[in-house]
Amino acid sequence: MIDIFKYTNYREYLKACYGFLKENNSAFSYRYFSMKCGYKSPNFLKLVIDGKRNISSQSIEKFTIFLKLNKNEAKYFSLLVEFNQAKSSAQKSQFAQEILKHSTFKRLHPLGQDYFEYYSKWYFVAVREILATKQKLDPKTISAQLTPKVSEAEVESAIETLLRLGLIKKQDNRYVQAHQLVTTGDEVSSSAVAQYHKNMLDLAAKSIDNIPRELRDISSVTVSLGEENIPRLKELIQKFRKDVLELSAQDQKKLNVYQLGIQMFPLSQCKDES
DNA sequence: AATGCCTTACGCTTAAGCGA
DNA sequence: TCGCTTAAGCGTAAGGCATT
Repeated sequence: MIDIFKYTNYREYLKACYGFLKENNSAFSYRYFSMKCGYKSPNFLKLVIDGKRNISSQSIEKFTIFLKLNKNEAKYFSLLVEFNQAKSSAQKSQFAQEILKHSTFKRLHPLGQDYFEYYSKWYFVAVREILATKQKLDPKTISAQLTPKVSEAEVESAIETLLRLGLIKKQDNRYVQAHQLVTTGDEVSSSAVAQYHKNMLDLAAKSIDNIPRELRDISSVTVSLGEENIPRLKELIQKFRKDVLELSAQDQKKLNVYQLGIQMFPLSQCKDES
């Protein structure tokens, strides 16, 4: 049978189960599944797999019984469903943390918790970036330099996590950036990215009051566009980000760490009816 | 009005049935 | 045994109704 703990998305897990059952038993079908579980709709499983239907807590039980999951697996399955179907990012993050705490998950994804922290806390990225400036740095000085204030203990903990993730390394008695690619990781850990963005937007808002005007640039434009120009707009944003990274890469006298955020979202919602 | 859950309908493939 | 017909079963799409 398929090992559920290899999955962080219950729909993908169900898809794998479907494939496995189908391969091993030609009589298995979406219809058979519905019949066994007491659904009158023959394609319910397919709709769920395709993400077109969510499942209720009652259905969770039907599924786990059909799949013959033991208590531990059923609990994990239930968490995956709740995580996947969570309405808000706060809910999502809560279920993500429960999944990360699950002992079997932990064994299979030892860095899951580390990735989650890296994604969710704004200063992890800042700490890593500050190490690229040409200064002698220890947790104490890093803590003193970061605004808003981050405690020495938090910096130390961040450094330990970054070391485990291979994002920094120790060299000549100081920490330097390691060019380990940040893999997108699993869906659960990366759900924390939403929290990261919220944190950063919050810092951006506060910077209006706390940071002198000459050290920041807060600006925006409001425009109207047709749908066909949205991909073009995204390209422009992407290119701009790339240019900024290039500028930083060529800078020989890095002194401070800056955050540059770009937001684009609709202020109106009108469907194209032409 | 939109969403979510479920049923009904459609068109295709496969397998069973049957006469020659 | 062969070849055709037909029914059953499949995946997918659309429809419908209650709830929000």
